[in-house]
Amino acid sequence: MNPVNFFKSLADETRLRTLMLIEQEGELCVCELTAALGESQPKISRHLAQLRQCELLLDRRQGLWVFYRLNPDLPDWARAVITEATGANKAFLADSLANLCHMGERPERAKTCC
Amino acid sequence: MNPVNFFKSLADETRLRTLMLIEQEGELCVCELTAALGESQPKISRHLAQLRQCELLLDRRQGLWVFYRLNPDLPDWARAVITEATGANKAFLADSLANLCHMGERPERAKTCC
DNA sequence: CCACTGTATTCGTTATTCCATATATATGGA
DNA sequence: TCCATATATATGGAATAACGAATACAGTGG
Repeated sequence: MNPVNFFKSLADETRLRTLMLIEQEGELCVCELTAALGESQPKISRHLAQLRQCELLLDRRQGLWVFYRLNPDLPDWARAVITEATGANKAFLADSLANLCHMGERPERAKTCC
Repeated sequence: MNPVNFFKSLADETRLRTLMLIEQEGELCVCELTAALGESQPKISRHLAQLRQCELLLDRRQGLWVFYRLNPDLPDWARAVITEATGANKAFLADSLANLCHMGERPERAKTCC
């Protein structure tokens, strides 16, 4: 994990919010992220593909949905950076998190909600 | 300190190396950075200007030299990210650090060398 | 004042990143 | 099989970022 590429992955609003939301929620699917961020599905999908490609995220398909989670094999320092940034920037994430909570029809599965 | 802008500042090889070197050395002048990174003076200077502008770095002039250091007022999380990344990526920094140590004619001033 | 060294900035070009739109693929159910 | 839903990718253009070369500025010493 080249540190420059790692920081490039965090250097975009859509990707950073995505990573932070997933950090908080554990696992989210594309439609949840689309609703939370208020962005188009292709836009979300493209950024997810990028995060998957540099192995920050892993995906798993469950029926129609594809769920994304942080790669547990991330180097410690990288995960620490994400955790640190998430914990210290609640305000940055507040709106997205609110959108997520008020979203109707979230895919059924066991999950901790806010 | 918007987290996206912060990570954008780290998302470039020249800037990231610069920040990490300064983190390790405490304070470095432009000519030292130029030698350590093996890059042109205008290139270094432009990136330093950018880091100064988003208040990651502070500068101080001493005679002909301008020394840059980390802004002590950085939010804790931001400094923690820089420290974490520096500590965990010694290999990434090794060449630059070696260049710095072998550089002749470093500006005279009290400083801890490697 | 002049010349010299170290640093900063400007200009024009190239490279990279991001996006919207359209289209393709995958899964589950009728 | 056909359709609907969820997600992924391709394409072309716009915006942004980075660069080299040249030049300007600042401080020092003659």
